[in-house]
Amino acid sequence: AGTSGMSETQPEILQRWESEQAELKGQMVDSDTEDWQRAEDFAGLQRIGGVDLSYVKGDDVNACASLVVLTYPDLEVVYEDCQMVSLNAPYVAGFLAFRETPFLVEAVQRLQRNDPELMPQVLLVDGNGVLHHRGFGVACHLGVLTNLPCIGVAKNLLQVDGLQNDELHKEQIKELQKGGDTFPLMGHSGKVLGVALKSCDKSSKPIYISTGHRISLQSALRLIGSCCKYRVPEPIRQRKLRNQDATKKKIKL
DNA sequence: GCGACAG
DNA sequence: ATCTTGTCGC
Repeated sequence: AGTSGMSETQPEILQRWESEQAELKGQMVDSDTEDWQRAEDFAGLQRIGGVDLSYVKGDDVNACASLVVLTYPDLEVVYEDCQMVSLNAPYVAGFLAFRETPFLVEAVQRLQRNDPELMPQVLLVDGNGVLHHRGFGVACHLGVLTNLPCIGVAKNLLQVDGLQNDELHKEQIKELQKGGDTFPLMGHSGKVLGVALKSCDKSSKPIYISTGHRISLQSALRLIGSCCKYRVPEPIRQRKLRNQDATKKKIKL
């Protein structure tokens, strides 16, 4: 037992993070909780948000946190917020939420203060939801903290519960014919953790969708499918474009 | 030593 | 995540 109350060792930090994830996981809801989620045409859905951080190569401290809100179904940007922040947690696979979530929550709170009428009814998050080592990725984490419906959208497969980016997986990808085609991601546990989605006709590489909070996988998939002009869903793509632009401008000052 | 590794 | 050049296609 160490006597150092000041500095935590790396294993101690990961252990603390794990227990925090377990605690928050108890509050996660992985099914539809809003009326619009059940409507065939998402009637009542008016605003979709996208959040993420943009990093600077060679800089472990500075990043830009951004939140973008688009109208639905027109997908026009009605709100954007970019804020430079100071990172205070490293990137560890499986613990992405501890690096990014604090700043994303702040962005949502800023919106609540300044333009509450623009609060999105669902949030798209870079990264995974329940498709995660302990079934609680960044999309679940942010969902519980903000109580907003959240969807995890990852561009790479997180190999968990027996899921692998192996030859079989690559074969399944090749069988995807056109935009909207999917195949389920079932782990060894037998549970469907998410779906691989060919998000547009042109992309050969799928995106990986999983439930974050207060939405079902079926609704999440339908929604993502309806806002993909390109491979990356429009709310996240717009967020990325604006975020990178802001990061470059601000880093030069 | 080798493979894995959301962002 | 981020860096880079050209190349191919519409």
